[in-house]
Amino acid sequence: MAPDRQKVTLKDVSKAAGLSLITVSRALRQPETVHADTRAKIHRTIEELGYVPNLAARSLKSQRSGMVGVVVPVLTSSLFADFAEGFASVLRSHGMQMLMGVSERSVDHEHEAVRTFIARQADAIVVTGFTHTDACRTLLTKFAGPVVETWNLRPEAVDIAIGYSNFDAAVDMTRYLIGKGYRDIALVGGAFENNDQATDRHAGFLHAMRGAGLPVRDENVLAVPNPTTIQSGGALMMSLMNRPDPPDAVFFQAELPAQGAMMACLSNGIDIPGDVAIAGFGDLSLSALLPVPMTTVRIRSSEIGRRAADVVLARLRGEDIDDTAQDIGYDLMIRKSA
Amino acid sequence: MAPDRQKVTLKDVSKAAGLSLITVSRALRQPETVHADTRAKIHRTIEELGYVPNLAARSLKSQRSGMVGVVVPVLTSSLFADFAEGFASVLRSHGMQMLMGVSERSVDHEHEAVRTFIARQADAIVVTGFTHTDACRTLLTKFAGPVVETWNLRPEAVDIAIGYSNFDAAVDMTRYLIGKGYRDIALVGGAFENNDQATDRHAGFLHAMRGAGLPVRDENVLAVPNPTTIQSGGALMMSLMNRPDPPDAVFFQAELPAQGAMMACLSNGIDIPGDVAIAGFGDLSLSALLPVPMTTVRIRSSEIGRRAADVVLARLRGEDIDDTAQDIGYDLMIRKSA
DNA sequence: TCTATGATGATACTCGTATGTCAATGAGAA
DNA sequence: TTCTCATTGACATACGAGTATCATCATAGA
Repeated sequence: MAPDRQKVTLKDVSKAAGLSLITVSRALRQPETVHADTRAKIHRTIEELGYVPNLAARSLKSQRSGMVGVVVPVLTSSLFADFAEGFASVLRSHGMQMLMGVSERSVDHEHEAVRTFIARQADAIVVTGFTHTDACRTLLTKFAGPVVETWNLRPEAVDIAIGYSNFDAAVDMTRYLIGKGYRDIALVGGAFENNDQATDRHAGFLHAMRGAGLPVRDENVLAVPNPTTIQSGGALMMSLMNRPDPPDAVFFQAELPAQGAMMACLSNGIDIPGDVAIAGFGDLSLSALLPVPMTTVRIRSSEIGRRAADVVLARLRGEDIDDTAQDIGYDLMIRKSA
Repeated sequence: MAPDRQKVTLKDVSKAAGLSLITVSRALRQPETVHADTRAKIHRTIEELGYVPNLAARSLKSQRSGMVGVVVPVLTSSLFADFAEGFASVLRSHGMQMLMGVSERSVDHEHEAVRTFIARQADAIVVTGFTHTDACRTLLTKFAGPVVETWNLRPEAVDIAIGYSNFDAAVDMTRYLIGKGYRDIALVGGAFENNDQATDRHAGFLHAMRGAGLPVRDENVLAVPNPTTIQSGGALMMSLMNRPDPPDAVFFQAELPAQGAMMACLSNGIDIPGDVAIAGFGDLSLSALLPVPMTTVRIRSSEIGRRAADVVLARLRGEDIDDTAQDIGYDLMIRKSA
């Protein structure tokens, strides 16, 4: 069989079935108005011809695309991958698809992705974080469908916010460390620019330290470059520990560098939490299984994704959402490393 | 400013600019045929109105969507995430987008995703593996654009294959283990059904063992359920080691279970590679940093993605591809665990 | 025989972008 | 003055799915 590489349209189906275009259209849209035998014949023909409806044409006519755009900073973090998978699986169970954009933590890339979503007639838009270019914020504000900002909670939401308080999470962990008797605590964050989550965690840390009357040395607030990696955490940890006055605890705002730091300590005979305590943020599946299980903040990534999808679907059904800010929460996972 | 939630069309732009629709259209499509002043005015108006072109309409007319569909088994494996990111970044640099489908290793989900790609007028389709439902294979064969099957090499490719030989990789690693003196080698795979990669690795292992005249005990060929996790690997490893006659080496066909197995051994005082050797497959970034660095097969995930994108773009430009099967290769990473 | 009902068809139009074929205008060159 | 060319416009049409508005035909029941 020579593969026929032509697109098959509804019209082709109607011709092949010896029926009119409208009858075929009706058989698909209002099946009850078409005789069962005719319907069967039509479906047989569709099968034979391998007809696949053109959703571009459908969405042009119906003003609905069945797609939701989602921007994530990276795909190679299992947190965002879990988030995206949770989101996509709920969408799929409702016959909708996910358009994905990866911003690499650049607001310009995010803006570009949002523009594309709008151009492609996405029914809803989901972004990570609250930091956008002005133009992007304008696009989102003007956008006709639901807009969800995730992974944080902030008063300045465009439409709907679904996440957790990065500030509170950092405060809680810092207070736990203080309560454990640590005094000289270092903070290792991701880069702060264009990242409200990192900014809020940073602020939460400072708030808790000040509240306890503890000083924060400037040289104890550090950043690893994006994307955060295991390697960078290890290197930074060793440079910290090789100082004349190393901190007694290090609070990592990202999980991979925390894991790398622990590996580096283990390889270099530094005892955890004896010589120095380590706390992470994110709780990857490996963290609990490390030789010294990691004390960290668990983020309910998948639930953020699923909840965001639920809210989007509800809004698209026309339901009113009373909670335009939904707090998913987080868990302090107290283990051995701090 | 009350957000105007109407869609702005080209017509709206033409009215606002006091020009005809065709002139505006020409300004965007054949700019050189329109006076510079007029063009400037049009672009100003577009800016003011926040016009975003409707790509559904454009692709209906132009028969080109600017999207490529990609199916991955899971997103939460950094191998496939790297692959997807590599693919997407090349696409983006050429002004195209990626439509993503997650199959969860189900051929039916894959079929569904491919159908959707076709319905959405994807310009090309990329899938992982060579295992499809008959109907899906028919869809791919009939599809007008380029089709790329990745992550393996097989003679029965629909169109283009880009990957590496899973069979050869398994043979090489097995021969390495045999060469190191291991004789009673266990194989722990992912589930085999609908997974040509797992099947080929399995075959490669058996081939190498037979070639060396070594027996393979039935109870030494095991599978962890999908999705493969760190936890399942640890549990399975302990059940293996608690047997009266444990193997002297275990070859994991997936990296997470291998990592889990190593963690479990370390926690239970089993020496690696003294008591038992462990080899993995995939080489995640953590593998080299484990207390006992993992001997494993490195897969060039990101390169598979980028190369696939290059080939797709070349074909869409109308170039002929002479290599319809491109071998990206793999690396044996010999470290401490075996 | 008349009418109600069910099933199907013909025609025209929409959605937003894009193009092909003329036509009209004005400015500058021959 | 006449010709040419650059610029813009008018009109028709395409893309594929889908709807609105009649129209047509056959059959069953009154």
